[in-house]
Amino acid sequence: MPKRTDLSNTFCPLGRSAELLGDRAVLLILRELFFGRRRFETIVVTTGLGPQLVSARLKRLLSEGVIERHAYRDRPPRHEYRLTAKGRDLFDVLYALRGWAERWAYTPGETGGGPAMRYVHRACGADVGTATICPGCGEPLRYGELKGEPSPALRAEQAARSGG
Amino acid sequence: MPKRTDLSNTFCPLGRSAELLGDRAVLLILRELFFGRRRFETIVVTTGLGPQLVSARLKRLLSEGVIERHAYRDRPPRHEYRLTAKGRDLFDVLYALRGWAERWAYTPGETGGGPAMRYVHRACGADVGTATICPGCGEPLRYGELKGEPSPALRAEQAARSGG
DNA sequence: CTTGTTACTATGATTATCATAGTTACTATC
DNA sequence: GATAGTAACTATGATAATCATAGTAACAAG
Repeated sequence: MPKRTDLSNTFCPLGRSAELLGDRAVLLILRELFFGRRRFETIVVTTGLGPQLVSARLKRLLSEGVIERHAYRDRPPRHEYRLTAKGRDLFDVLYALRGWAERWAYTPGETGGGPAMRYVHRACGADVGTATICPGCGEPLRYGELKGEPSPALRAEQAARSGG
Repeated sequence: MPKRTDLSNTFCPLGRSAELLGDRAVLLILRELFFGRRRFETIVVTTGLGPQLVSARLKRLLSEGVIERHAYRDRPPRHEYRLTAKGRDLFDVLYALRGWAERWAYTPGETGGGPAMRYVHRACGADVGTATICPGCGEPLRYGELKGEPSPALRAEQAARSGG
């Protein structure tokens, strides 16, 4: 393609977000990082993306300050990728994307009644559904305060991806 | 490219969302629709995308049931695009993207102190900042209950785009 | 000294996106 | 009634991004 118009210098906040987050690979990589999967190979396998794409997107995320490289072994040099504060603040975005899909992207019965991914508020134990405020205690939900549990179908899919 | 892996049939809700919303053009088009700009040419001009891309993305959004075509004149046949309930429910996603950018995507002083886009809760008149619960009255914020006001810089940019 | 692990980069085919121009079907103005 | 304008697209050719597959580099373990 010709050089596509760069929207990162627009004054519109959504335009700026779209430039980074309007990308399938970026969203998938962020999902893995939020789940605590920090290593290159793990991300390649769990997302199903090619190593070249993952490499390119990690570089972009690094340059945007959303993630940072952290050495976990010196010889041979190995590092993992962690979300920065700026990255962790994307939780609301990912949570909203997940909530919308839970409400609209499944055919009735496809998930066996419940959500594809169940979230429980650690503080009070309530199933939060797709709410942004805990239906149990009324507190706003933040990253780290939720415990995610994949449905059996999702768990099976994840296992298949890791194994094959 | 080779046929990229389709993730819409994954059981992961974020994977399903990413397939549709992990796309810069889709996000930009949705922004315009949320602002009430419903016509093809308007969307082409305000997003800065080419007509072919806009056409392709509108078709995808139609087939996903996120928008619908509505005739507003018969001779010659003219139609506009409107968000469906499924589309309007994406408000949380767009609002989260906007909030993140407001907090992280501007250099200090770039917006002249305030946000690039100011939102006011119609019900109580409070400036909501980037909150999901109104800081004035404590109510959760929903689409239609907010009044958006672009900053002077953003307003100038929008005018330049429409004019040139 | 062969196999395994981790984190990549290189290659070539294929497809998406871009800018620009053209099309269709009318309405409004001169 | 001929010309210009508007709205909503489609067609064309160049360029860039993405994919699957394979290969590299640096070490550890057996």
